[in-house]
Order: sequence, then structure tokens, then C-alpha cells
Amino acid sequence: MAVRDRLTGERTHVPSAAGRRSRVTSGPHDRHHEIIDAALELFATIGYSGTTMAQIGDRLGMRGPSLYKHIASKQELLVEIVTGMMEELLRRQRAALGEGGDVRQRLSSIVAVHVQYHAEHRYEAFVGHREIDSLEEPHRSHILDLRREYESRFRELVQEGRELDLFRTSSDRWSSYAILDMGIGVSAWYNPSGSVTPDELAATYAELALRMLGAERGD
Amino acid sequence: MAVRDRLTGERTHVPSAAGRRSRVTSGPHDRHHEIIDAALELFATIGYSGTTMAQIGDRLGMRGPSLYKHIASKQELLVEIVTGMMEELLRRQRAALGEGGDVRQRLSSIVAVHVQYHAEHRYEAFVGHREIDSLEEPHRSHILDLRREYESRFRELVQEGRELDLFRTSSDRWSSYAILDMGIGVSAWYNPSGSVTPDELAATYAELALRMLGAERGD
DNA sequence: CAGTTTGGCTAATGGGTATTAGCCGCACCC
DNA sequence: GGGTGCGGCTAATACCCATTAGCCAAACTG
Repeated sequence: MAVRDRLTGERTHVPSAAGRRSRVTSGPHDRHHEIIDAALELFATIGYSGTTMAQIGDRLGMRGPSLYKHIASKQELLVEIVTGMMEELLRRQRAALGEGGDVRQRLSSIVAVHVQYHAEHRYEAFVGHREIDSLEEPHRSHILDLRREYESRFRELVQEGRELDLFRTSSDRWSSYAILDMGIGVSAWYNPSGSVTPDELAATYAELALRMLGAERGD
Repeated sequence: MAVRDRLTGERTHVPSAAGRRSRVTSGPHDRHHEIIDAALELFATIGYSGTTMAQIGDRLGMRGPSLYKHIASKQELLVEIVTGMMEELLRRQRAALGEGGDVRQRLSSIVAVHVQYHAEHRYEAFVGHREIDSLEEPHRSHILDLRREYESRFRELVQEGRELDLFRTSSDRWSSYAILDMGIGVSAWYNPSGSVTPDELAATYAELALRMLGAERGD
């Protein structure tokens, strides 16, 4: 039965209260949110399954198991990140479309939103695309539904423009995929400390997209 | 010391020689190559770290450990897949450039090669891009070098065309990234049982790329 | 200031996985 | 037909990892 001494009370940790947090001056420091942020960076750089709970803890100066005082599971972190990103993307797309304008303007808007988000939130976007298969059901299906909805807006606009003879393109489908993919690519290479800002890039890409569709001078 | 009986010789396996392979009619069946193929499909669909040796073995009707009679490690499989893909891509790009032509023709050629490869070998391409971080050094660096070389050809051609006033584009860099990324995206969605062939898609994308660069009618 | 909650910690649990060791049938070779 | 090596197999090894259990100090609460 290997009785283990329960009396020495020898502690090896000595809490340390390591700097970094002064409850008084900065409030309760939403731990949940901090954990998501740390996880996001790690998922983006070394992948979901490559990231360990201990590594996430490290970023916050705590041990892996301690994270469970604030979150339910590693999977929950991924779900929050990915659904958060997809919902935000859709919200921005809807807002852009809500502003109206002719097809060219509307298409230009959603391309700009798409690119701007993928630059500004490159980690969320990168993880949102790369780790879809790491999501367990039913989350995976839910995200795929949202994604389909998001993508269909591009196809519909391209089609609308072609039917009005404003665009000349061989296939609505392939050209809308091309536009989507060139924007997604941004999340893989965009460097926020470089010299181009997300909205400059967005404007450039919107122009590239319109030219690709053969849209001539928008009045 | 807990002597374990070594004498019963009880076997639970009974080799089974399960159908599927007639040595006589089809030759020695390059196992190494078969393993790479099985691994490729699995890496592409469930990721490198998500794939187990047992799953790869399953595809060939054998157990995980048996694979080691033919290969050195799981990592070796990834290295062969990724370097093989990157070298083939470069080879095709060089061949395309070797055929000469004016800037528009050469750019169109390497875009077509790029897209055709990403459709025809979507699994290799997909793994080659997604799993670079799963490569251990020095392989990772080697692949990144090859990739830089591959990408720089696009940028150089765009620049050359712009200097000759054949293209009008705000930035060589962003537009060449856009072209690259839209081709890479193909490997994520292309469906070989769909109705478009890789070379049709390649031609479409080459046209989209030229239009995006503002290249007017190529004589 | 006693009681409770909060948020850390270490240790244990339960499972998975690449890889190695060692066994053996069978096809082939002389 | 006896030897040999190929290519399977199972068992063992040596990890790594998410999650749970149970402990405890300090902060908050009344």
C-alpha cells in the first residue's frame, strides 16, 4: 500500500507571485481572454496538435493544468477562435454589402473587407483556415456552413456583374475562388511591421480583383 | 524476476496472406513507393501529426511496425514528399521559362504550370505548403530556399513586364503574391472528378493573371 | 477575523504513438 | 533439400500529452 508521508508539508513551489500582475492597478485581467490570445499565437505558429497546454501556460507564467481553472478544454479554445473569426468575417461582409452601390462597388468592398481582415487578423484567419479539420463535430460542420455562405457572396456578385455585362470572365466560379484564395494567402505572409498597412493592401487587392474580372473603369 | 513462459509458442496471427497481391503477375510492388502514396493521401486529409504509422500500414494491409522494413521514419516520408514536390515544381517552371517568348507569354506559361501542377498534384501541393513546419531542420530551410527561388521568378517577370510598360500594376510584390496564392488555393479545392481538367483551369488562370496585371491583348 | 472562493500548484491517470527487438514463415538459390 | 534473407508479425520501450484529483495560500466577504 506504500504509505506516502503526508506530514512533512515540504513545498517545492513557493508561489512566487511572479511580477507581471498587480491586481490593484489593472483589474482582474480576463484570464480566459489572455489564454485565447496565447493559444491563438501558438496555434498559428506551430499548429493546433503541435501546441501543448504547457506551452500555452508558459506564455502566461503558469502551468498547463492551471489553465483548466479558466477554460474547459483545448478544443474549446480552438472552437472559440475559429467561430469568432468566421462570425466576425461574415459580420464585416454584411456591413460592407449593406452600404450598397453598383456591383463593382459592392464587389470592391467585400474584397477590401476580406483582405483587410486577413491582414489585420492574420493569426485568426490563418488558424481559421488551416485548422478546420482539427475541429470536432458539430463545430466543423457549423464552420463549413458559415464559410460556404461567406464564399457564395463572392460568386453571386461576380455572376451579377457578368449578367449586367460589367464583367467579362469565363467562369464565375473559378474567378471568385481566385479572388478568395488570393486574399486568404495574405494571412500567410502579411507582416504587420512591414511598410504596407492593411487598408492600403485591401485597396490594392480590390483593384487587382476588379481588373481580373475585366471590369473597366468604374465611372 | 517474474519468469515469463517462453515455451507455449502460441501464435495468434496465422499470416493470412490476404488476397490483394499476386507476386507472380505483378512483380515486386515497390513497397517504398506504395507507402509514400498512402502517406501522402493521409497527410493531405488528416495532417502529418494527425496521421499514425498504423493508419498508413492499414492502407497497405500491414501493421505499423512493418513499415520500418521499407522506410526509416515517418519524417523521412514527409521529407520525400515535400522535396519531391518542390523539385518537380521548379523543374517544370524552368522548362516553361526555357521555351522563351515575350514577357506576357512567359508569365502566362509559369502561371499555367503553377496552376496545372496544383490541380494535378493537389495532395503533394497541399502537403507541401501546409506541412512545411512539420519538417525538421535542415529540410525545412532547404524547402524554404527552393520556395523563395520559385516565387522570385514570378516577381521578376512581373517587374520586367512593368518596366517594359506591358503591365500596369501598383506593386510587383503584391501582385505576384496574389498570383501565387490563387494558384496555391487550387490545391485546396480542386476536385479531379469534377468537369474541368487541370489544363483548362491552367489556361483560365493564366488569363486571369494577365488581366490582373493589366496586360492588354497579347498581340 | 472566520469562512469562502479563487486560482495557482504537484501528482496521478489514462491513453496514444513512433520506434526497436526479436520471432518466424516462406520464397528463392544452390 | 538446407540455407538465407525478405517482409510480415507481436511485444516491449520510451516517450509525450490532455485532463482530473486533491492540496493550499492569498484575497475577498460578512
